[in-house]
Amino acid sequence: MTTLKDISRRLGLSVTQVSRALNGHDDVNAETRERVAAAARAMNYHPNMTARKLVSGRSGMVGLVIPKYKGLGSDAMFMEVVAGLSAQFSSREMQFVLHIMEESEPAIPVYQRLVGRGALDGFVLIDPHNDDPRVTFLQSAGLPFVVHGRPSAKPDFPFFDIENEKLLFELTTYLASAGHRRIALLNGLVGRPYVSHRTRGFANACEAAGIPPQDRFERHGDMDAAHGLVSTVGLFNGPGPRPTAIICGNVRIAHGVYQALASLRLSIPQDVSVVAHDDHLPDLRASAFFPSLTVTKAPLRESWKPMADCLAGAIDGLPLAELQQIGAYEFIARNSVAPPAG
Amino acid sequence: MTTLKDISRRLGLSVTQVSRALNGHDDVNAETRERVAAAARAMNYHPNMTARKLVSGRSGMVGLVIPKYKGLGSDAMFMEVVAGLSAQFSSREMQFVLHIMEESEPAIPVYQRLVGRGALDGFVLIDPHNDDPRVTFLQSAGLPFVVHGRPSAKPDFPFFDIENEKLLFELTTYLASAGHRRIALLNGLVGRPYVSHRTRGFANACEAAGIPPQDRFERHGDMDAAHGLVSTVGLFNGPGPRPTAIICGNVRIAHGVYQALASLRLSIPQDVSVVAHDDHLPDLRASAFFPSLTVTKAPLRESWKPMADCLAGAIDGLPLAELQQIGAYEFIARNSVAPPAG
DNA sequence: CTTTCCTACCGAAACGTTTCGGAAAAATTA
DNA sequence: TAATTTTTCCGAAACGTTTCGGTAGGAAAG
Repeated sequence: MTTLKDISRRLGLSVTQVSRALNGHDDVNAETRERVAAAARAMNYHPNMTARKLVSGRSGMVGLVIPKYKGLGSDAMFMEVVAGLSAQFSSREMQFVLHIMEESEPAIPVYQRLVGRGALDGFVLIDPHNDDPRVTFLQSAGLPFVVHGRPSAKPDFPFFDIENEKLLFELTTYLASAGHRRIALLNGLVGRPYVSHRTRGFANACEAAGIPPQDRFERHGDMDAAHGLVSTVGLFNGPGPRPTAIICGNVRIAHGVYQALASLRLSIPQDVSVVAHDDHLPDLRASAFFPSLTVTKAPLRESWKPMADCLAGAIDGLPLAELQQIGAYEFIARNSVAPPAG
Repeated sequence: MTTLKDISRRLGLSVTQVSRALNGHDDVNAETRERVAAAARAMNYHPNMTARKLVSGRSGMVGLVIPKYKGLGSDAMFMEVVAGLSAQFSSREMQFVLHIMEESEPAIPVYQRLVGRGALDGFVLIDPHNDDPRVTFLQSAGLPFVVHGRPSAKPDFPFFDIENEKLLFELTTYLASAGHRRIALLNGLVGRPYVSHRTRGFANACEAAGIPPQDRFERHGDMDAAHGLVSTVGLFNGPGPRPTAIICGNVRIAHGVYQALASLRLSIPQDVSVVAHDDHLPDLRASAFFPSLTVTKAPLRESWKPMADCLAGAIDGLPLAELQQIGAYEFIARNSVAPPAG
């Protein structure tokens, strides 16, 4: 492998000057710079990252730490995350290291090991819990990281998030202005920040529309079709009043809701209106639902670039203000909403 | 961050001796070794990987390079691969780097970039084609790698594979000895080594059972349910003789076959027998089919450990004989096979 | 003509580790 | 006692890069 020394010998220059030439420093003659560049190209020189890391103290690697669990290999969401982040970091010449922890291994020591050895420069955190201990640890250790979501009220760390509260306010208001007074929200598991944000948006919109608490229905569960199926059946089979509209946390839940309503012989939107938030995952398209599904759309796919930007920025020590990004979303009215039946 | 120098100062030893003590060399006093170990623990010492790499010339990282394609994020097979390999390498303190190439970017320069910079020690190659150019390149460049499969007739490189030929011989013979004379094989895409191996096993078994070429049906396609569905319909709707038994390249194909046969009002195993090879992916269980599916089973999940072993061995320069491993499989007779109808 | 200031370069140190060659002290052998 | 081996240690070099401090030589300024 060609080294700086090889080039310097060939050109009769010092290693120092070759290094400076290649790195674009300004105290090197234009003609020399050219000669060096040419020689480097001719000798197929590539800087040795390891050596560079040793002196810079940086490794050029970032990590994503994930606990191993059954079904990890078939979790579409996880795949989307890994594929997206990996592509982003690959394209900026950073190494993306995926570390799968043993099931139920405590996370903090893993992070400690990974940075203690000088291996990783920073981390991506996905699916944080409220007041996530990993955030606390990374912050107290002064390690660069970026979170997908906002796991605390006043986040003083880099994150990328979408406006979950506003988004749910909009969906709820849309249903309310179509005349719905009894609305169900099929939300994610409590403890996740986006879940509480959505609950808040929902509640605020209900408040504004004059919908009393007893006419609001909220169910928590995994963000999958089973949740949609089971919760819908529960809502419509129980005693007491039924909702006339359902808001789904994602399209997968909506898929379950559609199945359940079909089984219950309730039609959309005549009997029940359905809306959802759409992460725009490739395996389930809201527009292909029948009837097509009204959604707020914020492609998960579009979060990886800002996430990578934020992490790279955090490592470079950019000010916090530039490292807290909010993604856009879009409201798309389709055919799954109608005024409630007489 | 604590360094060897810190420990040596504290203990009044030389850096050399501390290093040797920690690395278990034999020319260090037992009592000294203890003192060093204790100090290292007390001072929370972790060796700096970067420095170690610089002197050893190794990076401790291995890579998997995958072209980006639509649907990558929802490819269960890919997920299984990534999760499995990552877990294996994580547990042996190696960094697993996932590099997603741009769509249709040529692969060789990517590999060159990754090793030229001294970043990666070796590669895992997945889903090789026959006479895969990546294999040719890595081999000519003298880079350590391990292949999942055997992309050439006499492989002179590390690989892990299962006995696809034998496996298909066994499935075919099983059907033949149940009395079947017209057998279909729903295979993968031509150009993949495992596909040709399976074709060969199928042909040999047919030969042995005296089944003439015109009574063998082979269809190639993606290893998914759609292939099973479409091919089955094609086989049974066309003119000419129909098969009485179908061999599926994997359980996903079998899933499509079951659907197609149900639509065609053909029952399993009375009208048509079905067998498959089972990679034992978590999302589709052969035992849960109705009727339960007879298979040769070789869990894909069990290939990641030997793969990681082989790559680590290749990097350590172990002899080739130890780096070519064949995985076991199991034949499981269930309820999807019966003698052919009158 | 001296002084100051660029420009273009270089030597040496530093990053943290491993390893090579040696060497003092202790133990064994002759 | 002298010669040899074993045990236990150490200094220095090496890995390839960046960076700190310095220094010739020439141009500009006084």
